Amino acid sequence: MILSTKGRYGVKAAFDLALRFGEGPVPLKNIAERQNISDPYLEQIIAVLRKDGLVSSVRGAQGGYFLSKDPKRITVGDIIRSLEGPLAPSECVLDDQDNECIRADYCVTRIIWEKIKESIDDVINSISLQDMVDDYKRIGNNYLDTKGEDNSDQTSIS
Amino acid sequence: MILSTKGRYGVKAAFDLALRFGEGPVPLKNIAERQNISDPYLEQIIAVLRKDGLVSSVRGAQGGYFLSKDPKRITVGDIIRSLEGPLAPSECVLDDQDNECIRADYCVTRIIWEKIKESIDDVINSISLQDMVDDYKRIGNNYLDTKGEDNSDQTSIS
DNA sequence: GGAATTCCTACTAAATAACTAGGGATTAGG
DNA sequence: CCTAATCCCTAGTTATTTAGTAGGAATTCC
Repeated sequence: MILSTKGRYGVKAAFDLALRFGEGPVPLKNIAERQNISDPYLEQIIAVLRKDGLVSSVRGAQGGYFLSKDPKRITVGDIIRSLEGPLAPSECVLDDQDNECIRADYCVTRIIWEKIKESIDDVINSISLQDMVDDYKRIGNNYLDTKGEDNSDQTSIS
Repeated sequence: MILSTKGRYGVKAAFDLALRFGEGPVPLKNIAERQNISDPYLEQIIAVLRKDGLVSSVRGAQGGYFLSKDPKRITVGDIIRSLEGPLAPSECVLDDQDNECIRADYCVTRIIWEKIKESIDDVINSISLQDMVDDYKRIGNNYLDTKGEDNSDQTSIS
């Protein structure tokens, strides 16, 4: 799997927050329940997003989390990179210069790794959280609107 | 890293064989030396490619490996899928139907995983081993033509 | 004050990655 | 037929990562 549960859960949690953007802080417990993730594990995940400035928090009772910016201005790539680091197929196409391999100019396989990386980045950078919300509303489903009264088979981890 | 060393070494080895396609069996030792991979580890990798019918072998002295098909007809995707399995970002977009998640129709994140998978597949399926050989010759380098006499700094793992 | 919440650190079991080790089977060439 | 070169196969090993769990301290609303 290219993405670990961290990245996948992170995107789901971010989407959950995007759906409720502007409605005040959302308790982690609610997100975890709706997205079917264990509370303390999601806690760790969301802590990373917070440190990277993507999510903000309010402590104490009635507290919770919310997106730091408008969902239009946060991409899926922002979330994934925060949690997984850059999605490079190989070390030699990471963005930092320390990983420049010696034969970069000559390396034939490197050309391929670069193409893969570019195509992934194109996809994840082009999708904002707002796009996900729009998709969700367009599809017209409401499986997350029912607040806990019908979570019988929320087994989809995706 | 999206690709493990298996996939990366596999592509390098396959490229090495493509460069020498039609010249008879190439001993694994030579490939390992040129590509800077440990012999027994490369052995395991190439065994998988052989089982998947991408590479053939001749046993005994003067034996070795060669591509089962013309390099034009083997893609980088064939090699990678053989060694790494399908490059899916998440379970729910694997090709086999067992992994269909229950809420597939509704799952918003799934749309993203599908787009990522498609874009990766597009890239790796569109590049043949012959394309790599052509690239290599076009660039005009020859760092692998010197048969072992100058392998001082072959540290590029890429 | 008490309940709800975030915040933080440490631990752990299982899986995976990236090899290494050792030897058996096969074949070309002398 | 002998020997060296080579493929073939199984098993072990070490380190890292993954996917959590455990427990409690700090903060804030009511």
